[in-house]
Amino acid sequence: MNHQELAYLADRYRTTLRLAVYVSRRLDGVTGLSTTALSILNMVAREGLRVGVIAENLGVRVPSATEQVGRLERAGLVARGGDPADARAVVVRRTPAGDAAAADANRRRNARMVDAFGALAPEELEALRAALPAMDKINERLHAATNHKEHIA
Amino acid sequence: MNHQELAYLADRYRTTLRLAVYVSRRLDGVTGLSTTALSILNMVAREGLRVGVIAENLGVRVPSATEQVGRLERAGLVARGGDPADARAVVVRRTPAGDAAAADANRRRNARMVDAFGALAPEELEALRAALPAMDKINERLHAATNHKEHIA
DNA sequence: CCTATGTCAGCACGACTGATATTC
DNA sequence: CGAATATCAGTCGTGCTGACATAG
Repeated sequence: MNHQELAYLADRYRTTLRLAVYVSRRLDGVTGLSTTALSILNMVAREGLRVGVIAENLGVRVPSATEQVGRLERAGLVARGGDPADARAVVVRRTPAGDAAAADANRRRNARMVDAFGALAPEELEALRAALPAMDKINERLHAATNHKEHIA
Repeated sequence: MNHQELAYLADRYRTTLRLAVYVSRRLDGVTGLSTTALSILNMVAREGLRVGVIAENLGVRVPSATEQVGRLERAGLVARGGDPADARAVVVRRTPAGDAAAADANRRRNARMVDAFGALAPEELEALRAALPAMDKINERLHAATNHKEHIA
């Protein structure tokens, strides 16, 4: 693929992603949980994660993660705990209510998505599945490239 | 693909999209234009579009589009004009400065994306290209399914 | 008179930076 | 004492609903 084709593909992909963002936002309305909140619930299964790790996984700064965790805590879906090995750390764990809420939200959102898959031919579904590893790599690469701007500048 | 495989694919795809959202946000920092602002600039080439159409294309409500247009207008990148055929309508057109800003932002963002493509093997790039039509169909389908909730309820 | 279009006002959410405890 | 972890305070961007003026 030459450079011009790559640039075209970049443009096409950007456009598609933008629309997907809005669609993703619409999915939020289906459940009471935002995409971000559900992501946190999904990553902090019972074993628990530190706030900093949550922020890193989400791709946001630590204070943003703190606020999300606070919101989930107020809703009774997670609990904050200390790390015996490091008193600075805060470990976030899911409560039983959080387990239930996460399972329900995942089920509903997946159902919506599966319904949307109904618009696709079998080979299109296969194409989608085949593209996921590439998309993940792009996500990683762009995340790494832009995450530490201030450290460079 | 059976139902279980579809549900798994739905989950995988949702996760990938969520990460892409954060990546997209990071791209905003590269230029002075947000993804939304650039989308508007790209769709209102010289001929001009009505605010309602912009909202529809973006997948947002009209007041949200109004605000974005106002912001772009204050920045001197678009101009509001009237429609001779319908005095209620407001037609948004790009200014020469808007042309330049859009071209620059597109160039920068595409360059970033092409750089990220460097992480991919040729067959992965091909897989990405092959999946775009499917993703577009999913976007349309989910948009249609969730856009008019209130009219049904 | 009713509908359509756009704007305004007010609200909510979620990100960010900068400043601060607290602990390693 | 300097670095790391999390939180708090304040700000900004961007979406939404509801109310409104104006025009078809």
